[in-house]
Amino acid sequence: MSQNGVGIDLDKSLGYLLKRASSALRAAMEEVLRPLGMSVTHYSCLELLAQRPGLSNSELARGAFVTRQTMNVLLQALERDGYVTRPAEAPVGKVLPTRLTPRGRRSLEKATVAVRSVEVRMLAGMTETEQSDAFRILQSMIRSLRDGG
Amino acid sequence: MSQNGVGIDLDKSLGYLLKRASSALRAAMEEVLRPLGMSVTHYSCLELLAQRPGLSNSELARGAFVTRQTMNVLLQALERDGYVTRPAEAPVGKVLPTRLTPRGRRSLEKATVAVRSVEVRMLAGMTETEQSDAFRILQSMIRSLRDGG
DNA sequence: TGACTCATGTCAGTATTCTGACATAGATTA
DNA sequence: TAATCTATGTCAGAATACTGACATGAGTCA
Repeated sequence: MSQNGVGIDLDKSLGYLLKRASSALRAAMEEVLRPLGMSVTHYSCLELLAQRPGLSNSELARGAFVTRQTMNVLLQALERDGYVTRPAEAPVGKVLPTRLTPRGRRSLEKATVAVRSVEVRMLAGMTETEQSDAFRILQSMIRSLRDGG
Repeated sequence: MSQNGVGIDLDKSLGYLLKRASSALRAAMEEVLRPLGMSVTHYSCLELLAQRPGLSNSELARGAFVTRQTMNVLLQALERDGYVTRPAEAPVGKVLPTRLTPRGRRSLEKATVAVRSVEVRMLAGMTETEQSDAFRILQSMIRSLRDGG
């Protein structure tokens, strides 16, 4: 019943499985971030800034997998609420380097603990070898999809 | 600069890599489905129905990773345009079993060819062993996230 | 130098998805 | 049996993200 010669058998499709895994991860992250009043995109933005201070709006957008318009709206809110700062004028070009404020860093700390617990849970039951295999295979998938576009 | 003791190193995070892969896959699917005037959710709905005729609105929603309200809106449009049919009254309970029309099947055929090409591209460069490893590891991740919830 | 291309930040409007809510049908349980 | 719980289909409104568009600054190239 599941395979009739036509179509893609979803139960055997690696693409569908990838989507299932990603969906499960996102749901788990939303669950632990909700009590902190933070969305996944919100968290991603802060985490990116913690690791690479001075990232621009467009760079943050690409890192968080949203458009730069969407990230711009988020950054304006974060700036208004004192989580990040941006210079009034661009030091060079039009790029506005963004940085976390102490308040933003404090807010991120709690979120990081929550998200780390999710990642640890996801890795539970996987050997070191399986983890590095997963890393290598996922990178291969990304490369194939990007290059063949 | 990338790791300062605090936060999650995104370059080493399997969760972030999973998101990147899923995002790349979705973008590739959107690219090949756009010329057909079809969204990923739209395609997922038809593909699910091809494999499991009679699926209900709620079941389709879970299979396509959207809420049942969102799927309901899509189904009403698909029904209006003659791609699927639903009985006027539920045979049992409130569940309305949905089925593809010949028109829906024809529409799906083209989409399946397009999506299959993306999946083939994604699998390019992966050995049989790597594919089955990926399958097993992704299933392990899903299970861990679900059970520990 | 000047024309061209590309990337950025931002505003506005549109589209999509979600949350909240309700009535209803079947299953479960006291 | 009666009450309770769970799941479904659906409507309406809210939240979220996207597309389109514009001005501007930097790099490329003839």
